[in-house]
Parts: sequence; C-alpha cells; structure tokens
Amino acid sequence: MANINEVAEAAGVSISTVSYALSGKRPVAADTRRRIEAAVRELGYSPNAGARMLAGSRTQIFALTEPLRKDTHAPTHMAFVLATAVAARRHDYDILLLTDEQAQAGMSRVAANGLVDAILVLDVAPDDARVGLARQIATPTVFIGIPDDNDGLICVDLDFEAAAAWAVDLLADAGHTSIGLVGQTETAYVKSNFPPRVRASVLARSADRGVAAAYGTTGSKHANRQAARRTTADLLDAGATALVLHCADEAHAAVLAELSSRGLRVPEDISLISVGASFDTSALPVRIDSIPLIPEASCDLAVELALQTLGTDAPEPGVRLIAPTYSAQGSIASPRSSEAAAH
Amino acid sequence: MANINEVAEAAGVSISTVSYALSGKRPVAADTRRRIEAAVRELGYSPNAGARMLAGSRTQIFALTEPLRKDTHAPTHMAFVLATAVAARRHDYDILLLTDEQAQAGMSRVAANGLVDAILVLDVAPDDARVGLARQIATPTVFIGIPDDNDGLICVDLDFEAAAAWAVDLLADAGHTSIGLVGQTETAYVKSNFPPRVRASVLARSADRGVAAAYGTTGSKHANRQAARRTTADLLDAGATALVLHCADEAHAAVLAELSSRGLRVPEDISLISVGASFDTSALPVRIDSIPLIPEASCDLAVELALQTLGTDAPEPGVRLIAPTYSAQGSIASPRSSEAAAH
DNA sequence: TTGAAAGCGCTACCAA
DNA sequence: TTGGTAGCGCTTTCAA
Repeated sequence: MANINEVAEAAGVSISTVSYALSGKRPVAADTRRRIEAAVRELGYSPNAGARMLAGSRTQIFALTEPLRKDTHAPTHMAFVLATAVAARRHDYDILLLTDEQAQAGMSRVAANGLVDAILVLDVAPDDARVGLARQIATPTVFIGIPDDNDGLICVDLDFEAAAAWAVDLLADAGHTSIGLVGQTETAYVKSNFPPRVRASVLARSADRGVAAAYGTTGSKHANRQAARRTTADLLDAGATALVLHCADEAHAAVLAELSSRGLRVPEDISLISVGASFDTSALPVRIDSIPLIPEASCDLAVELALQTLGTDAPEPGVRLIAPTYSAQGSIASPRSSEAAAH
Repeated sequence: MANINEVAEAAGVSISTVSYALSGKRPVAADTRRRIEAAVRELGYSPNAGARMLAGSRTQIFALTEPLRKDTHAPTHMAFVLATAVAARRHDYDILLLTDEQAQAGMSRVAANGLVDAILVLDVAPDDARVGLARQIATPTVFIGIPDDNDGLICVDLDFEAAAAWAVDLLADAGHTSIGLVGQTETAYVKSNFPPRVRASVLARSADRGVAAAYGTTGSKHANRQAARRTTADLLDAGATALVLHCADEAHAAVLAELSSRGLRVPEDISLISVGASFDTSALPVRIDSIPLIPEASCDLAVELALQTLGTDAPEPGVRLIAPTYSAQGSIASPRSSEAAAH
C-alpha cells in the first residue's frame, strides 16, 4: 500500500499538493493534477483510512444499529439495510453493523471511540432503549422509524397514518361500508413502531367516514399462513367487502388463497388494497392496489440528514414523514350490490 | 471525548503507562492501574479508533461482503450476518458491511485503504468473482462457502456432501429403495455453491446404496409454495417412499401440506429428513429429522481463521469442512410393506 | 499555484 | 515498574 509520500515523490510535488489535488479543496494546476493522478493510478494509491480519521474530522463511516430480533421480517429488514448501504456509498460512506444483542453497547462504543460520524437506527421499537442513548451521546443519530418518545430526535419514516387513511378513503369512495384490516403479527404491534400507527389510522379514518372496520393479525411471532387465512375468513364472515392488507408477503398470498377457495373474485366480489408493503406486490398471482413502503425513500433521506448533521447548519430535530404514493392495479371496485343491500 | 493525555494527567502517569495499562502489553503496578482505571471511568475515555488504526497494526474491523441478490433467502442470510457479527464482537472486532452491487469495488477499496484487517465473504457463488480479487489483494480473506475454484483460498463450510450422504444412508438403512430430493430454487443451483453439492452427493450416495433417487426444485427464483407442492407430488407419484428436504422454510411447510392433503402420515407412510436447514425445523407442524446448517459453526470458525491470518502463524490455505450433526425426531421409518412390495 | 510543517491520538521502542 | 518520544499517514494552516 503506497502512501501519500510516494505519490508526491512520483509526481514531483509536495504531499500537501497531493492531498489537495485529491480532495479538491484547493485549486491545483491542470498538469500538476494530471501528474498526480497518473502517480495515484500507477501506485494504486488510496488514502489510509486511519490516518484520515485521525487528521481529518470525518471517518466516512456510519453505524447502523439493528437489534435483529428473532421475529424481525428478514426480507424487509434486508431491504432497509441494503437501501441504507447504497445511499451511504453514494456519499462515500461505509456502513458499520451494530447487531449486538446490546445494540446499545455498540452505540456507546462507537460514539466514544469516534469510529463513526453518525448513527442510523433501524427496527425502531415504540419504547426503544436507543432513544435514551441517542440523547446522551455526542454522535448524531437518525432514527428510521418513530419511537413513541421522539422529542428532540431526528426521525424519518413513511407517513403510515396518511397511507392508511388514504387506503380507507379509496375504499370508502368506492362505496364500501364495511372493511377489514389484515394486520401484522401480534408481536409486531408491541415490538415495532409502525403497525400500531397503521391500525389506529385505519380505525380512525373508518370512523370518520362512517365505515365499519375490523382487524385481525396474521400470526403470533411469525407471519403464518393459517393465521392469515383464518383472519381473512373472520373478516369476510363479519361482512367486510374490502380488505386493507398490512402484512407480510406470505400473508398476502394466504389472503388470496382464502378468497380463491371461497370463489371470490378481485375486485368484483371483494376489493383489496395493500398498505406498507416493502416487497414486490406485482409478483403475487393477483394485482393489488398498493401504497407501498419504499425503503429507499426513508433510507436516502436518513442518510441525507445524517450528512447534514455533520455540516454547518444542522437539521432541526423532528419527525420527517414521507408522503405515501399510490399505485392503482384495479383491485378496488364498488361492493356488489347484493352485498351492499345486505347491510 | 477525552483523550489519552487527559487520562494520563488525571492519573498522574505518562501516556505510555496508560496505553500499557489498557492493552496489558506491559505489567503495571496494581495501584497505578487502579488510578488509571478510575480516570478512564471518570472521563469516559475510549481510545480513538482512528489513532489506533494509524499507530497500531490493527483496525479491529472485518469487512463482510455480501452481494445481496434479489433471490437470496433473507432469513438464512440474516442468520449468517448475525452469527458473524456476534463472533467478531467476541474478539473485539466490528463488521463493516460491503453490500455494493459491486461488492468487488468495496473489497478493493477497503483492502487499499487499510480500513479492515480481514475480509469475510458470504453468499459465495460457484464462479464467484471475489475469488480472483481475494488472490490479488493483500488483505486476508476467508470464504464462508466454497467456490468451484478455491485453490489457495481459505474456505469454511458445512460438509454438505457428508450431510447429504448421511441423510441417504439413514433412509437406505431404514430400507427405502426409492427416495426424492426436494431441492432449492433453480437459481440457487446456479448462483450458490452448496445446492449443487447436496444434490450431487444425494445422487451419488443413492447410486452407491442401490437406491433410486429423483429430485425437483421449489421455484425458479424464490421458493414458492406451488412449486414445492408440485415437486413433492411428482416425487411421490414417481414412487418415492422418503424425501430429503433441502429447501426453504416455506417449502418444508408446503411439502407437509401436500403430504397431509394426500393423507400420508410421517413416518408411517413416508419418511422425511431435512438437510442443511438454517431455520428452526422444530417450529414446523411435524417433527422432522434434521442435519442442519448451523451458521454459528461456520461463522465462528471463519472469524477464528481471520484472526489467525493476522497472527504469526498464518493458517494453511484450504477448505475446512464442518462435520454435520444429526438430530433424530422420529420422521424416518421403514417403508410401508405394501409400497415396498410394489417395487 | 505550491510547499513546509504542525498536529490529530495513539502504539511501541528505547531508556532509566 | 515507569517515562520520553518517534513515528503512523494524513489534513490544513501559514507562508511564499
């Protein structure tokens, strides 16, 4: 591994000129720059990471804390990790993984030893222990998700409330007066921050619109086919003419299986809309209208905010909600008149 | 963030004594050590990561490269990442995530700038491009998985061949003469290194034992319920009295569903054994004998080897195979005599 | 437009 | 048992 001295020598300039040529923080004559670039290429030079951390004020590393509970939905989680890593790399940042059972110990450690410039928090629980830590440490911290107590924190998330309300509005506008929410696992409503938000918003907006709304879960810890079918059956039996799906991939499939086994067609007999799905709903056997959760949107913004905290004008603390987007796929129609008449 | 000078001053010693007291690389008088430790605690001191990298010869960071293809099985993948992180932390190492589409660019980068002490390679393809890179760079690299061309590399993996052969032996010993392999997705046989190894070993050992063996896949890119059931049906129709399952969680469930819909009991009517499962097979509705893939075993060893490459006696290049373990759950029995007679 | 040189905070060698 | 100090390789200020 060549160092800056060798590059300087090879290019016949001083090391400061090499440094400036590479950082662009000072103008460098065109042909000087060329000689330096040639030397860099030739020697395969890459500035030593440790030395940059020490001399500069940046480590070019973000920590990503993720508790990785047994019940986390792995595919969604992976999508967020990937989106974060990609966003970070776009700004020349690397991601350090903090997956300790004690994600907290990791946070304290990297905050204390200056390994990272900022910390990104994934998989946020309503009563997340990392909230308190974030307030104590000096390292800027950005939450991807919204804890209950978020005072003074920087948080980013999809506007799940708006997404859920939008879904209800679409169904109400189509004439539905009784809907069901096929929700997440029971654990998710306790351990995760957004399922309760969706549920509350669906119920609240339904009430506003004079729509009867019921809901059910899709498993205790892991999304499970049987539970999803049972919940679907229950909601249908209770008279729902439309379903809001806020559940895992497999649960979507299970809902469709239950409908199909009852001979119910989408959207003629039953309307569907998926809310907050982070997977590709178009891979399902039936096209479903969707107001998706787009990890890239949240993660890009989170990284952007993390970078801003390092600059001169730090961003205001507060919650940034990402406006939901709606993709119509023809899975919503008016309720069958016979059904409608039945109520 | 306090630095070593402040600690030294507070403890009334020189900075070298502080350094040695913390690293333990030189004996320090008991009460001197106590004063230093008190100062450290009081000031919340933690040695600056950048400075340690620069001055010392270790960064205390391992890179973990993972392509994260769309078709990776997320839960398995997460288990490996977690196991690696935990193993690394046990040795005071952090994990830097390299998930670029160009995991290769990342490898070159961290090798060039000295950010990490070693690189761990996950999700190894038979013709993995990272093999060539690993040979070029100076940073020690450990593969968790076995590429076709592994000459001179350090590789760690479950002995899938032995696991598959063991499974066949168990079935053959029980008297089965016709078995089926419910395999992975079609993509997995191309993009991943171990599915072909399992398949080849099942077929080879079956031939050795005079057992007829057929196999099928469980989806094209993603494990899929329909494909799994169809494959199961095909294998049963072809006369298999026992199935070797080397497939995803959901596919296991789908196999059981197909058996159940045919009224086949395990093990009375059909014997089952799962090979290379990284999930908890005991969560399935039916207990299944298992020769599991234990991420912790591979990752612990990989980390161990990575550490050794940094020491004085570097480990020999070569493939380290982890001996499989077998957990009997009563899902294997002799084939029904009527069935046996039918052949 | 460029160069010289002072650190950044630590490790580890050399002395005492 | 301890202290002094020379770097590690870079960034950035000050001079030219």
